[in-house]
Amino acid sequence: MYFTVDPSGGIAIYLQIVRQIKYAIAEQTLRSGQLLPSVRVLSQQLAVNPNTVARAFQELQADGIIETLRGRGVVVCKGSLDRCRKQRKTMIAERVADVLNEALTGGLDADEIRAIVEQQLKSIKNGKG
Amino acid sequence: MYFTVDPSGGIAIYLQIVRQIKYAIAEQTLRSGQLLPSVRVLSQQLAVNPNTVARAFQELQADGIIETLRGRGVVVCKGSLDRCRKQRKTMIAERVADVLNEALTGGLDADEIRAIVEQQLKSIKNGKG
Amino acid sequence: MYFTVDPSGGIAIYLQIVRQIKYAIAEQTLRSGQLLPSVRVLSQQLAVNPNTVARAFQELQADGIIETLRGRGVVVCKGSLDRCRKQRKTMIAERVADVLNEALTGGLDADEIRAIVEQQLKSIKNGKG
Amino acid sequence: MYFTVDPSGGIAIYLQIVRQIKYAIAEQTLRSGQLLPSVRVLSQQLAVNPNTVARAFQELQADGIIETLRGRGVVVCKGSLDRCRKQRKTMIAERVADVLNEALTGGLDADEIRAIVEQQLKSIKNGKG
DNA sequence: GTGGTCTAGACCACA
DNA sequence: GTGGTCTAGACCACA
Repeated sequence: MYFTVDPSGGIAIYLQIVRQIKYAIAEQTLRSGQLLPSVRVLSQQLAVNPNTVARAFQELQADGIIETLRGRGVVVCKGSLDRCRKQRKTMIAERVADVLNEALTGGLDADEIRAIVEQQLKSIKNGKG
Repeated sequence: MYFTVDPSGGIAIYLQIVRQIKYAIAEQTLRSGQLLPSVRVLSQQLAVNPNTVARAFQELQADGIIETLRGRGVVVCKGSLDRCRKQRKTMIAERVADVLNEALTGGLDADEIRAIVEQQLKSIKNGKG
Repeated sequence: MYFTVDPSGGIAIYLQIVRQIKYAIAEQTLRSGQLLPSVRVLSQQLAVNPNTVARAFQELQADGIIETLRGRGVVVCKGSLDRCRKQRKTMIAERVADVLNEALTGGLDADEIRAIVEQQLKSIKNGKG
Repeated sequence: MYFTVDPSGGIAIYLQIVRQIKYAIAEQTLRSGQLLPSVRVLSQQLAVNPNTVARAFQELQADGIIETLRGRGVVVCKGSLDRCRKQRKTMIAERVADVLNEALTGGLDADEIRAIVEQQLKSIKNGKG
């Protein structure tokens, strides 16, 4: 599980962490019952203050995704796989809609957008491969 | 020129305004030499504090996109059309890349993403038509 | 609206604030649409760190009781009166149940408990009158 | 002696244990000179870490309620019956006062409170019977 | 002025 | 070791 965070101010760091943990659960990189990396470990890994990670955990707990075992750590709740999968789909669709909306408003047409999508899909793939 | 702004906190409002003005210039809805709506007018139209609009204008001026003419208002600079077109493409491509990256990292594959893109393109078109 | 807070560690301060604000709404000391005292003011009044008050506001916002107006402050949401009245009743009944349970477990019988209740009701009334 | 503990975070677990032992002494379930269950046994019974029980014993010892006999275990001190009875009454009266205070501050009147008390007394009785 | 976020660092209860 | 809470204080976007 390798989380990364972009502190440049676009989106609050703790929300980025929330999202990535949800994705990791959706991906089954994190499974129900499994312990999450501790606040301290995760905060070091992300070069972020422990409070910021704790805040992310708070949110996830309020959302019923994770659960705290006193003194032992934080685990993924039972039904979280399904919920995270649904949320992931919604979150991504929303962001896609935003960007497309902006692109269309900004004067690009559907084909130009498709071209950008394909180009980016390719470059990301290559960046990885 | 009808700008809209989403105050929900994702992106700073003044940056949304900056972006939309650049788009308007790229689209030639705003042309070189043309007067922009005044801070006051635009702030009312967007239901936003005048300071926020002023902040956006500062940014655009620092970027050489617009220029203040004493006593007359704010106008689009000469070379802005080209610059805004380039920036628009870059900005959108960047955001598309971001979203796609997130979607891929989040465990969706290229086809799932294309499906979402098409679905959103359709729904946006319908929402408008 | 005079809130007080007991920092002795029994219950987290931010939860005490949450509770008192809910009570104030239930009492209509705070009404829908009304601005709450600002984080800074309230933190001074309670001799507590602003972050602690902010944390309480977070909780209330997550619970849909209050709403943030950017740059202006925090207001009570529309349906909050009813919700807070219900919650107040539940919260108090729970705490009463806890105490009674403890008292019964601790070896007091129902009449001894009633006696204590009446005695305290009287002494509180006198303390106030 | 059957202790129970509520780990939900309202009150520290070790304090709950302290209180229950005092109650057990007041009830003469535990008598002067009698051996308490060992830290190990009690921690298993309560599904709690031994350190937490040990911490409770520390408190009771500091308060002169119990005493460690080397090699034999922990016993109830001589004068503890009286002291625990007094403390029990005080503790319960205090907690009742707290709750009533909160209820009155929260806008309920004496009769509403009595109603809740009676309702809870009944439901607890039924829960047990 | 308003709230939101973040850092740095402390102390606590619990395992 | 674990997370929870709190303080002190900074910077940001917004009104």
